Amino acid sequence: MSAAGGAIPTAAPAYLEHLNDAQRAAVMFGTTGDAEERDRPLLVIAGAGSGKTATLAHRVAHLVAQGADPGRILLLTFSRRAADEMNRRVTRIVGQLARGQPRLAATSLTWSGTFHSVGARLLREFAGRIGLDPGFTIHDREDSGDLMNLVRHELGLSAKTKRFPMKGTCLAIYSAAVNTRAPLGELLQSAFPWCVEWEADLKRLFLAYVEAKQAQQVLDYDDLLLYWAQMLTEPALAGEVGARFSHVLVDEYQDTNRLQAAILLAMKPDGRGLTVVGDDAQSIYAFRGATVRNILDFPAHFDPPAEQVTLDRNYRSTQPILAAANAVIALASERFTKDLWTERTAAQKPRLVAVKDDADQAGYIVESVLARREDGVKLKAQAVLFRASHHSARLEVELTRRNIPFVKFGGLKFLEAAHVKDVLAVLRWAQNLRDRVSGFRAIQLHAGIGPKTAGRILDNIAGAPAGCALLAEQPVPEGTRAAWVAFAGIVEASKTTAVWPATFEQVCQWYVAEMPRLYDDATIRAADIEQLARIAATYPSLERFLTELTLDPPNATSDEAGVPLLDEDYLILSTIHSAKGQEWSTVTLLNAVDGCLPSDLATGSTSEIEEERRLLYVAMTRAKDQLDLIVPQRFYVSQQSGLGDRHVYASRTRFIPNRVLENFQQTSWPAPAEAPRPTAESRQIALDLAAKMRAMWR
DNA sequence: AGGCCGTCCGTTTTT
DNA sequence: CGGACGGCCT
Repeated sequence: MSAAGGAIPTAAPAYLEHLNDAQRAAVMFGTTGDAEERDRPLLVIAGAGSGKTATLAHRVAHLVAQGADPGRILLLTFSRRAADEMNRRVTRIVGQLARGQPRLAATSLTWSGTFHSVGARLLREFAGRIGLDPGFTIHDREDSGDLMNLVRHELGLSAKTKRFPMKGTCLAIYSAAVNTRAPLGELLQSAFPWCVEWEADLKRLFLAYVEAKQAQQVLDYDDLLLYWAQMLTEPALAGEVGARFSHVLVDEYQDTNRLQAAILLAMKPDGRGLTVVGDDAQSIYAFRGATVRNILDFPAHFDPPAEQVTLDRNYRSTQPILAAANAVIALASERFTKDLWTERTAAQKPRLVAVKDDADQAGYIVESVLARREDGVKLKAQAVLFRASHHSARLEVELTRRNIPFVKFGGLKFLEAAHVKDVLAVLRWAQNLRDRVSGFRAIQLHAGIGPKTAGRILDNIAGAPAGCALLAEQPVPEGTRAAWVAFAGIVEASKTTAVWPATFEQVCQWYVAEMPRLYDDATIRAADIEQLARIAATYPSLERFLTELTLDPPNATSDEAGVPLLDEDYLILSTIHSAKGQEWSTVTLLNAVDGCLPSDLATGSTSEIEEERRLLYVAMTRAKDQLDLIVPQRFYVSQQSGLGDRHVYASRTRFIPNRVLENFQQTSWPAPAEAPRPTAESRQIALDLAAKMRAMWR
């Protein structure tokens, strides 16, 4: 296009023609040769289903087409899945432009991923310059909890006469303090008021926790952001890291926290080359420290302020679904931006389906899912969403019973299974012998070795100069000597000679042999280990495997071990949080009742309630063609404190009050039974039969 | 070291 | 009600 005329394109290039005006403006902002524009950052407010991913992908592709080096573009996404999707699209769009331009032919983004994974990568690279061991281990939340617990005991905090907060609470406080950058005292006042009296001890605990992590060369999730941010407070390093990236684009900006915003601003202080995309109406991660202020305050951070483009045309849902979603979000106490509109007309309003209880809820779903499948809607195009993972328990049983395959996203993780953790502990320990949490677990897998021996071994290793500890010579009871030496050989070999994934296979082989002693159901669990082996084989090295598995765990479980084959059809079950960014032809929301949505654990403050309202909005806007909200009149509460009833009578969620009911069609299931109409004929037959019955005994 | 018993806790969403 | 953890016993 540019070849023939040679003119600066004032009109959009052909590959952007199918975008709408707002999308095109977002894609092209700062690339049209206007110098003043080029220096300004960009904020895109992208409503649900407004083609956000396409717009972002086109912007990246457009930047590349305009000459940007794809290796110098940083794309920060919320999940790995989103990063992969974006990469795929960018490659495809650029591929179409590549004819005659070999520079573009094999474009692939080298720097795309979550804040955490990009942080891990940068930290390994810069480790030497910030006093960090490049072989550091990354702890997931359970590991971090274990370490916190260890430290908590060492400080004697568990033995206090008055109950000290438990490890999970301690970690939650620590994490919130780091991510919101709030002083501990203030944080305790506002979010953990029952722990205020422990402020001094908590401070002591957190210091010891940080020291322990450092001694063991271990980073937790928060550290990946914290070290990154701290690294950038050194102006020389900030300049160097910032200069690496000509463009930084951030997706789902409404769900970033203050620490992430600080990282961004430290890399791009003047905002040049910075694009953030998000939707304040879909902010649902405040519990993780995210703050909607990041996106709201973004424009004013810069001088001149960031350009703002709003995408409010929805391409996903039918008009009645959108009308209902708009009506729900319109009741939010703080109204931020926009109403979505669409040209997809349809007659069917979203349905509010009243059912008797949990069992009927499952029954209704099975029936309607199968009916739609008969009409040609694949199971994969149908999703069932819920607020909390356990809400789908009853449905899962029913689906299994009826042989309907499903995959569940969110909730329990594959990695939390004890046997999977065992194998990972061995591998992590092999990679980093100073990691006490992993070592403690790995060492005790041996019969005859318990906490005492394990602790002694770990002390010896911690005391030895780095890399000099001889595993085979560690003091173990005589009876376990031979087994221990063999194990030590495997661990040493993993560190030095073995080639990935042979490392994994060796460890696996050893572990599978030990399993019958450790677990009664060893054979079932062995299947998971095989699954893990399959995953392991897809990574290039032990380090990459461990890092990426921790930062990006497989988050789906299905009714059968292992992920179903790709060509199989299966129903989608997902928490609303895990449904973010996705869409399905039909969406069914479970338990649209007060107590579930909003969760009765999240009604403490108005901001919590507002977040629950946005959750409902997110759930509703996932639907393309059909949306059912189920309202069980009675639901089962498994863990009601005190002597409360096990059944609770529920009412429709407060987020759908009477005044917005007109946007819904109210039905119930099963359909009210038709009144029995005894006709003369039917009575006749009954009499006949009765007579026959009597005749049998005559 | 490992098993057993009693207590007390908390209870959602996830990188 | 169930799971985790701590403490006690063998």
